[in-house]
Amino acid sequence: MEQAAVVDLTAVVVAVTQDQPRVLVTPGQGRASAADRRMARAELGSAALDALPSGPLEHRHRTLEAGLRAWVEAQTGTRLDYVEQLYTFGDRDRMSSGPGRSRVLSIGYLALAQEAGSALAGDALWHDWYRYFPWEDWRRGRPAVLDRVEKPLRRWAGAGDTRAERTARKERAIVAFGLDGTAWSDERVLERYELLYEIGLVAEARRDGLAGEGRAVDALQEGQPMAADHRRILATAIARLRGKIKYRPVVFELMPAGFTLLQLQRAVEALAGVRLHKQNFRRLVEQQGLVEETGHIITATGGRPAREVRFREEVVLERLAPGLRLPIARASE
Amino acid sequence: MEQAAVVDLTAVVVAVTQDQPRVLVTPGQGRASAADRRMARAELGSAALDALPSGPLEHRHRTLEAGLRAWVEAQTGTRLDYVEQLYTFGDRDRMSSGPGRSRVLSIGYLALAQEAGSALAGDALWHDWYRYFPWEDWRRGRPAVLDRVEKPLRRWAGAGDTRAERTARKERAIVAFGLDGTAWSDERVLERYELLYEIGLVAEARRDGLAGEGRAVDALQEGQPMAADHRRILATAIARLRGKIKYRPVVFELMPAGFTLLQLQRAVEALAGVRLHKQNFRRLVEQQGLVEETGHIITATGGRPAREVRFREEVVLERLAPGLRLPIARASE
DNA sequence: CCTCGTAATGCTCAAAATGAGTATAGGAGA
DNA sequence: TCTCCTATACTCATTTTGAGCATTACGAGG
Repeated sequence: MEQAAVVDLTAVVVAVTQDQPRVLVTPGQGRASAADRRMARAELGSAALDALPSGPLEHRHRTLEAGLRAWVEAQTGTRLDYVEQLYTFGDRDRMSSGPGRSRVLSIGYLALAQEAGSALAGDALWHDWYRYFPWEDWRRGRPAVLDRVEKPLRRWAGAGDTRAERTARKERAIVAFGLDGTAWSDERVLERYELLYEIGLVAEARRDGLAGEGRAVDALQEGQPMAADHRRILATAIARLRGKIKYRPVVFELMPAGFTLLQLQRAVEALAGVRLHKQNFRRLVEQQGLVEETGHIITATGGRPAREVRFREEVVLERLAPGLRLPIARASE
Repeated sequence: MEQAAVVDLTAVVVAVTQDQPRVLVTPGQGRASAADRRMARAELGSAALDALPSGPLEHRHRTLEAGLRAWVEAQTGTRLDYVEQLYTFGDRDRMSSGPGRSRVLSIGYLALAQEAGSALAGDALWHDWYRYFPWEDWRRGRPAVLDRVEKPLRRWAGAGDTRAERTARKERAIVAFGLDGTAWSDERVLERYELLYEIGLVAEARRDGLAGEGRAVDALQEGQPMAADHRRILATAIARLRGKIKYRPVVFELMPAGFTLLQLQRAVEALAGVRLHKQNFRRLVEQQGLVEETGHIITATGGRPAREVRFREEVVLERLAPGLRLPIARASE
């Protein structure tokens, strides 16, 4: 009856360095499961697959989060500060191995860190996250990948069995990828990845068989794949973080003690994958009292020197308390 | 090494009826664990503890969500529509039984339903959720419970060992409960419950031993307790839902096909636990195109008849796509 | 020293979105 | 018919956005 499950803790550790969002990964080889190695051989040559730091929950771990921290530290030498649970994945067929084997549950976590000062252990390293999701970076305009993806997407939408099915698919494609003039939504990262997976446009779909649809897997394999369902977990993390920076001062976890407003803006842009209006951005940050001047002047800006600022710790108090701003009117929708 | 865990799926099924937010519960007796029964006898007389519908993940469940739906249907006769994963709890000591026993993971889910038309099976029934969280309902002003709670809260804050500890505690209490003029935040439901648990102001704390603090458990036992860690899961659900209604049109999942704007407002108020400004509320809903008139007139309003409206399904498309409103300026914080 | 290039900053302005009310309309019931 | 109780319509003063324009300052090249 009750089924014992093996629980895997997986961390998406994020940092922003040189205006690029990075994730902490370990080349998959060492920790790859049999399935991963099979995949590596069969479909992707013998290229190692990047993997997120992760490990099984053990009895010595008092809490899930403690277990996660322990694994990340052991595998990458990084001690985590900000940590937040993301989602628990547990489809019977998608990740666990053959029948009979007990189910694998993976609990994903998002951690925010700073690359500077992190002495990495072993083969762990930081990779730009857009390497895995090239279609998510709109900072220099619409990514070219989208042109390659659009046709298969529309083909899939039109291939539904019933009329209703076709409408639903088309709607899904349009909303997720902002087709036909619909606006691109930076937060739909997971939906986009899931859709590409279903259509067979990402390597993991081929590996997992994708028997469901029965359709031939497309030749296109966009973005670099990851071990196990790590790319899916990473997508979840990006989506969550992109949503969160909009209403909670979390970017600061990724910044050094002192920074300029442009540096802050670049960090947000890196995460959100879009460019922001400079003047309005600083007005927002300043008027909200999120930062205060340190008194220092940074001259290495390439232009006029900038004032150095730091995060105002007090806002955590001020801001999180008055959270009730909306109820008295906006609470609807 | 790897530890096999038993996974429990627990559902918080919410509905709003007669302006009250309800949760689907089953009197704990039947499904209570040994620990629950012990608690019931020892601390709470032989009163049965309400429990959320829940059951262990089994191999026949293809996905976690499918398992959840199956259990809810079996235990309450309710077929769920909107379902969303909340959080996975897995502290070694808090919920699982004695040492040696395998760990229990509980995955909480939030489901939105409508009480009308749900034919309940067995002993399942709908209860006002404020029965478990009396301090969360501010619709008729500041709840009286808060007066009783404030003193122990301050005593706890002042009882920290170090100065830093006392400051931290005080800050936590102030932010969570809106003391000293700080605004009350409707979304901090979980923080408030956890704090009361730590201080020993909720019955579950006494049951679980609360050895950590070593402090005498307070005599006050606010709100009705629930089986296992269900009250914590419910708190998580309320917090999530209160946050979500502010930026996603989810209230409609709780409304019948046709309704009046005041009914909608009352539903939101029931969930958020606060009163809203009527004119501004309707302006918001209308201007955002969330609803459209059905053409019917509802005369049973107790006053001037009201136009009946229904949710505009299209907004899911319109609204969720343009989600990118903020990036171009607001994306900071 | 003067001129660019590149940013940092300061300000302006019109268009929404908010927060708070005031005023009027229309049934049900006494 | 009068009264009570909402439903609806509108106003009005602020704030908050979205978009730009203009000015200021350093470093590098000439």
